[in-house]
Amino acid sequence: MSQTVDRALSILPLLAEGPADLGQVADRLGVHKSTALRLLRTLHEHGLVYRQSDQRYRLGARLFALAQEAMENLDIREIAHPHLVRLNESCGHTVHLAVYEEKEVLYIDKVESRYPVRMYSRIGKPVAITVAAVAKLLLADLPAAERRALAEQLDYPLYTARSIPNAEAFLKELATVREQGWATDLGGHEESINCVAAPVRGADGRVVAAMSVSAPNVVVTAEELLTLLPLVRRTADAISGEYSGRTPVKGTPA
Amino acid sequence: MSQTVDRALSILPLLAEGPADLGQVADRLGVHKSTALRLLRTLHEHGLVYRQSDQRYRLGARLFALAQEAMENLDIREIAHPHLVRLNESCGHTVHLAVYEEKEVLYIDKVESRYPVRMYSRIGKPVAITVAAVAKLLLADLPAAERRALAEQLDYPLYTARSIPNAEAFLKELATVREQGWATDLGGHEESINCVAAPVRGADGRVVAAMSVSAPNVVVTAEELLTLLPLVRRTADAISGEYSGRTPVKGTPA
DNA sequence: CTCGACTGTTGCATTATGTGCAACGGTCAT
DNA sequence: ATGACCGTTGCACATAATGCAACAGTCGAG
Repeated sequence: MSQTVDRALSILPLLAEGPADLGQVADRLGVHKSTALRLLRTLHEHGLVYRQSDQRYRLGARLFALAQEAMENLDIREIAHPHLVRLNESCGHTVHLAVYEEKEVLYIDKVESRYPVRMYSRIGKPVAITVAAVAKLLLADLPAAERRALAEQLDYPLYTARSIPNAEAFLKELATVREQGWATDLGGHEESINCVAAPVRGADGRVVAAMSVSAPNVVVTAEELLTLLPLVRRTADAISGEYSGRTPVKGTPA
Repeated sequence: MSQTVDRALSILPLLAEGPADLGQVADRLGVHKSTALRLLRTLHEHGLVYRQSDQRYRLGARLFALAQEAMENLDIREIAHPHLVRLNESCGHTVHLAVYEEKEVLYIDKVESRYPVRMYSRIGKPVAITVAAVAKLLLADLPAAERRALAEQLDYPLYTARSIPNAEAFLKELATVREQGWATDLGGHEESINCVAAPVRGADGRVVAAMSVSAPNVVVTAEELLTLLPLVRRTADAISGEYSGRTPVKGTPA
């Protein structure tokens, strides 16, 4: 809609791939060097872009700070956090909180396992959308048309033999998840890692977030992990209650 | 330099404070609603801004993804990570890696403590620059003029009784740190938490990053933590060697 | 149920604004 | 010393962003 801003913003994903010099940026934007220079300067003034010692540009520090701040201001996250911690204390495994936004699912909070073997994940990182238990819950709640459309434009990478292979299987799985109100991922992303997940709902019943407990096979079997399902669901419901204002928050008297 | 981009980017920190509607954005930018709308639309197309169900805008998911990607592409981080993990395995405490950029110090990597009592910190979050051990190392390496200028424009919050109170004390501390080549923070940020830190240097000897080991009093005393100093320094030196290309990286034959 | 106030949205004329060009200056390798 | 290369600046031109005013949709009050 706004050409100048559009061009400037296009620089960011470009730099995310790795540092680049002025010429490279200008080329990939299809503009004159001087134009690229001015755009980069403006980005630089706002701290979004950093000029390293070899004169090349890369993404800047303020980007991290912004992402941080934004995350900390998410109210679901704030409300959910103590519940996640408590859940982690009682079961010991890794606990995740995730939201759906613009065709992506991302982790917005995480409490690390107390066991030495941990799974790799990072707050802010997009989730493997076709297999993760939290993603299933979030997508299962989308309007049918949107869900179908999204399912069809997704890629279905075969992380493991148990990964969901195509749109058809995925939609079927989403229907099941939608029906039962919880989801699992049994080795669909990493061969040895299983997850159980439950939805957090807003006052209108829509799923606003999803939380999961993950653990590797070497710590507990899938069956053992499944015994945690009631606890996970209870925790998610507690968060839902607080988020939708049904449960009064202690320390905030009316 | 570029007015349009400048305005558009000014929206981001504004939204980081919390969601805002069109009118508020327009007001705070000092522009007409229609221009604010167009700017927001462009930001939206790039995924930097998200429109929540109540029509208000907040920062979008791609921001996180960008920050993530940028972080993972930092070569210091990539090189350092295995060393940090190894250090954590041998001492058990929280290990941090931080860099300086544009008057801020931020954590770019972290390995969590194996002890149940942990300190709060988050990757990407700006560090308490006046007290953190890693910050001291990074600032101590700045050119004298820049160091002095920065020290004088900083705030000196009194987190604890042992926090550094003013520019004068800070510059003196930086001089010491510069001299000795390592730094500590003994309860200057959180009363019960101590840190030992060492610098990572590039081929030219300049400090490119700093790493630290942190632990609460309840786990080890400050004296005990200090016995780890040689180990921390050796780890930092190992990273320096690899980063500056002196140590060949295994698996990457010449 | 109607009215009015408010917020977001669109089309358009004005001109401020961003653009490409060409020329300059510095750095590095030959 | 020389030339090629990259970043930088000033300027004339026209594109592209701006503010205006009018429209549409939503909500709450009377």
